Amino acid sequence: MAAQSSLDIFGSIPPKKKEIESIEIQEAPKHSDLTENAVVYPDYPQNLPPSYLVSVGYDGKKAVATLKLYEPLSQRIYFWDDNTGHKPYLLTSLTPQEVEKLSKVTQHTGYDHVEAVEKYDPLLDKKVTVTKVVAKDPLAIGGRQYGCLRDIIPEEYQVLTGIAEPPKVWESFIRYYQSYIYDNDLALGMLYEIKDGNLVRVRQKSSEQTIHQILDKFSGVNKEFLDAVENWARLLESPAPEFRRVGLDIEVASAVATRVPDPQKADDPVVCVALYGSDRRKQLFILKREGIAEGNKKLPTDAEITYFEEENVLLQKLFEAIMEYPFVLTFNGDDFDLPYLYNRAKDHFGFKRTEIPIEVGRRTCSFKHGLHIDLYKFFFNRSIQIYAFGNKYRDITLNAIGTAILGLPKIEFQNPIAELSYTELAEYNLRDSEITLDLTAFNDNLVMKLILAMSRISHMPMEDVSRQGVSRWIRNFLYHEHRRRNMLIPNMEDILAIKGGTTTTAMIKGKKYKGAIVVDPVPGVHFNVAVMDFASLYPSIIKVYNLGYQTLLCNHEECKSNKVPETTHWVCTKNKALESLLIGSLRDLRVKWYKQKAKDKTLPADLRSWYNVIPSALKVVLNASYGVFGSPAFNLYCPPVAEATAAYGRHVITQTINKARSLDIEVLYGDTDSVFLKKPSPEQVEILADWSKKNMGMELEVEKWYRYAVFSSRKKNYLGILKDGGVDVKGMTGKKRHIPPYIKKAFYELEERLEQVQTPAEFEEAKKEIKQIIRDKYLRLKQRRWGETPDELAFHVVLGKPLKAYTKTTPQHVKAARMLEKIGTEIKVGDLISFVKVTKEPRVKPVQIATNSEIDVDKYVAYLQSTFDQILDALGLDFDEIIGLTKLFRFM
DNA sequence: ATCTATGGCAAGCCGA
DNA sequence: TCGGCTTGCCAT
Repeated sequence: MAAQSSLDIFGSIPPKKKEIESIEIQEAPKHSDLTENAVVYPDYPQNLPPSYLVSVGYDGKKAVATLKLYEPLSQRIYFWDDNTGHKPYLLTSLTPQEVEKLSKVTQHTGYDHVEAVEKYDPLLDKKVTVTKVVAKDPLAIGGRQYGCLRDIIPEEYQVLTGIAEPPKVWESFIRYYQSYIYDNDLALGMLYEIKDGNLVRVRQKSSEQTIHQILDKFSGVNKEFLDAVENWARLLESPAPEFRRVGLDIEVASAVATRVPDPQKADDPVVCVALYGSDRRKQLFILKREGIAEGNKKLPTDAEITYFEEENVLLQKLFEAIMEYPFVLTFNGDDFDLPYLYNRAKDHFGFKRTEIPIEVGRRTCSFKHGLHIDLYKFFFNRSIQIYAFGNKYRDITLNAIGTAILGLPKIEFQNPIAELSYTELAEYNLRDSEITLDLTAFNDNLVMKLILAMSRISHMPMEDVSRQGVSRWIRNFLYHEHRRRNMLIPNMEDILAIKGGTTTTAMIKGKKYKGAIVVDPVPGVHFNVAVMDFASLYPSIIKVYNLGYQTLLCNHEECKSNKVPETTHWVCTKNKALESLLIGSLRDLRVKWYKQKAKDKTLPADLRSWYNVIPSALKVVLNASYGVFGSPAFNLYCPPVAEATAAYGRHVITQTINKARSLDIEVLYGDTDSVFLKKPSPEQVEILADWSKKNMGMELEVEKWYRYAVFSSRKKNYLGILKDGGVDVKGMTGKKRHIPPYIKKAFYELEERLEQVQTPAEFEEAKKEIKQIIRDKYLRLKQRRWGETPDELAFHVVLGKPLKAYTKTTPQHVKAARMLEKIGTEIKVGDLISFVKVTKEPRVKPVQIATNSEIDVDKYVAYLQSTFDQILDALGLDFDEIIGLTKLFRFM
């Protein structure tokens, strides 16, 4: 929770310069050369050496669950179909006899049979007998097209009996392949063998040894917790394979330059396709067209370039080439490249479904032969954005992410695609496919490993993990554990009916409950500051205080006295909550093992790289593990759990602050999980940490020492100079992304100067120079010397909603966006709007069409002032005085 | 087209 | 003119 360096997963990224020489042109193949049916059918081996289970799906034709296994030596995907006869089902509170009386159920084409099963109901804390209604295929359970059993059962029962209260139906919204994974306790991303047609889990000797070492660190904890740690450790200690894969990108020449090609219609030709392999093989498929010039762009000598006279041949050859790769990467392939290729091949060239390796779903596209990972969805994920990549990229575009992470921008050109020369188009196309591949390859294949690790944690196929958010990940491992323990998975409304709402009042209007405490800072400059924080505060609280939907407001009288501070909630003292167990053990594993391992420089390179990935993956999951309980999008939504977590958080930090004060330590500031202590002695720090562990079971540690810290009276707004150099700047306007570069740079100069200061005595000299910096920036503004164009003065604000949705107010960036729209620019949600402040109404203008003479200089001076005031207050300086002096000088 | 939470600041809009 | 509200960005 504390702002640890979220960039720790970035190593140095080697710059890529390509050898550029001549083009090799192969002869265009003829359509008659191709075989009738180019798609090679997958293998279903009876025996298979250890292979990674990467995907589980459902084959509608065969009506079985079907698995994809990646064999790391041949680097191929093999298939295995279920041979256990597992079938889809739902659970209901009706008895088997009652269900059998429902004719619409028993006569449903998908109905198979009913059976009574015993389950543990975690909400009632008792064993219950429920009825399992088994179906022949998943559509019978929850299909939309015809009536499905989960709807029919309650409807028909009510019609038949006239009873107002409908019978309960459980677990009917779980996707079938997920249910299959749970019931067979499958470990996605782990090694399996096929032996005589059967699927067998492989245990690796090497990781078993490490697991022993890990468990040694957990002496004294109870068996249940130790088992949970061991399960996680086994999943996370298994090494990652090399993923053979290819980046795919297509170019379509639209007849009308400004029109975005429609993947449903696929009316325009596919004129170029690039494949960029993890083996660095580069393939270009180019369509010959009338009147297109060769152009003079130099392509890499090792690029394999093929020109095609006929588009259908191009598509067929492309499909064959794609099938060589078990993993295919795209950027927005779900919504564009793959449906486009599919519809183009099918509707315009009469390909049969069996001749196209692509399967188009409602929201996603997949491959028959392997896996499709759409990186747009992965990088769109907010948690990935923030916790794995430290907010390094902001727009979710190939260009923005490629530039931010790889330093590899897209190639720019002026003309529409239809008018580019062959080589221009090919160069552009190839670069896109290269960026796509490299987004998964940089830093020793970090992204592939991250997806693999998340797949193991969540028990989800890699394809799903890359597309879905944290709430799905967390839901899935909790569901999995429910099934493993034969627990009934509750419906959300059942949880809410029993656990009700929240009892605290949020500070912010419209929020559901009260959150964290932020301590008022002590303004000024403070030397020698220790920042202590709780490692993973909220996950620790969930662990230590046994929080979960089962344990909050449980149905035992004797637990009611175990109150959560500041609330009327109580927590169970008899049973352990699953969330507490799973999140708690994962948290401990991160803190006690992976944090150290990430720092260990003696490990071999491949292991170090893996030990870099795992803490990032855990960070993403743990950071989200509290928030999901307060989100209705989470299937185990339980506001009291979120509320209790926050309440214990306030309790823990308040106690800590009180204890620090009783030890005569001045507390300068604190936010949620941290306390900033003025000049504490090493002994004081140790006493506080020991006290925390002993009295609250919470691990409090010194996270960093500041040589000095600067606070104004603002919360979430400070600057700290680290003992060993380096500056933390938090929340200051001068660092915010929307602020003009001119002001940002000025702020950066100030920051650099402050970093030099070692002692209080050195401050005086620094202050003089800071005044000089400010004077200089001020004068340059007044004298309009910021550059040839107003670019340096542009604000950059993201459009949070469609333009039409701004009805209550019209913020400045919206005004600018509307001006852009008027001159023919397409404006969408998420676009970054750049504008400057001008003197004439409406006071703003898009930077693209603004000139220097229009700039409202005084507005910028005011900005400069408010930005610097956040620091100057604490330094005892005054902006007006600083520039007032200047005025005097100029006057003289 | 999809979604972990609450707390806090700055700026600007807009109606009383 | 003032103060509440909207918006975006950030801290944790």
